[in-house]
Amino acid sequence: MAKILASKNGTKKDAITQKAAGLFRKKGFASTSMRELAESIGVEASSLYNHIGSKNELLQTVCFKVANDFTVSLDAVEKKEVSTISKLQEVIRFHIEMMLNNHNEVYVANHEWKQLREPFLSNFLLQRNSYEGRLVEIIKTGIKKKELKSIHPNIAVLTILSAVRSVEFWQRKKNNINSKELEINIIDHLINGLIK
Amino acid sequence: MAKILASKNGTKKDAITQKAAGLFRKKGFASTSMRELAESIGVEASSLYNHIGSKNELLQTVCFKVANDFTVSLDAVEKKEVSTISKLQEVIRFHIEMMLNNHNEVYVANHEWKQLREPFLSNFLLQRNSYEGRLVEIIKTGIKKKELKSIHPNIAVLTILSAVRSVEFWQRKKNNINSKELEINIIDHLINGLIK
DNA sequence: CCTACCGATCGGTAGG
DNA sequence: CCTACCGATCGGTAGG
Repeated sequence: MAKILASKNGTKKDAITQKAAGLFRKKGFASTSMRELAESIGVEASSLYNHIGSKNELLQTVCFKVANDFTVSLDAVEKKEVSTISKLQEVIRFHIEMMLNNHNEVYVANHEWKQLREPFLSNFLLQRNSYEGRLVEIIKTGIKKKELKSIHPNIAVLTILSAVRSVEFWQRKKNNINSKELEINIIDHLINGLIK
Repeated sequence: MAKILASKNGTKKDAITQKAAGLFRKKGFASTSMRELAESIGVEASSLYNHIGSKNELLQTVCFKVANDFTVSLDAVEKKEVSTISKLQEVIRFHIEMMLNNHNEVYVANHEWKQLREPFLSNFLLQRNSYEGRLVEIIKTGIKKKELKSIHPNIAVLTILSAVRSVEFWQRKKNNINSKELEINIIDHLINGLIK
């Protein structure tokens, strides 16, 4: 009866995926039923299958879209001939903006990737490990050039990647997040610390 | 047939809860069935209900045990008459050690609390907000005393609480984590930054 | 502790 | 896009 509204510039599949990301974030992938998803769109559950292959495919679409965005962004950062600090600032800024602009999708990629089926699960972890490894290299270079002090590169990368997720908490809180202030504070904290 | 082995110093309920925490972490709460949990213990699913009330109750037990541990620890920190930096170091250290020593439980409390039923869900969030608020106060005091530079206290707290979760990633990686090295690096990063 | 079982709900398909 | 439906699995209970 009610047709699925294609989101502007998108297919019906895109519209379904977007709704799915919102529900997966709010309730978790396993706790979201296809009937709920259908209802939130205004059709019967069986109608969804004219546009998508399976529930798990929706999760795959979300997770790999996010992973790809981060990879593309890091490609660009690596090519720039700027200081290590600048590169790290840019990486952190990109993470923060991704979380603010694609809240549902990034959250789902961060929290629900475990529900991916093989071979997608392995593929996703491979991409993530690669991303982390490239950040480790940036930090190692920075240490060699004396731009950074001598810290443990792997620990620093995981600390940064975790810290940046604090943005998740701001969506649930104060309505009006000043994203510039968030960025400045987090970047300054992670690079300069809390003293002086 | 096979009796549930009571863990040393614990009831059968404790043994079940511990197994549940491991499965909830590995697969997620919603994706773990009571039949799986029973099988991992070596009994039939129905036998579990002689020791526990419901699946959700297992989650409640895990989440509130963790929340309580953090609250008790913060109580002690607040009472100490030491510098703000020392207090923050102690808080960070406690988080890291909790994640290393009670990996499954802390992970579940961090990732699966959304599956809590009311009124437990509201209660859990209340406790978490209170914990965060008390950390904010510590930081505000530190700024007032010029022990910390003038940063946004709420952002700093969420950054610290998120950063500390990087420890999660170390369980899945290198087998032998040197916990002291982890602690020193993360604390130094969050307090002194990456430079000099 | 087990066997036997219940009602509900799940993802997905057939067929139009 | 819908109706009608399937087999599987779920959390949990009855009764011993």
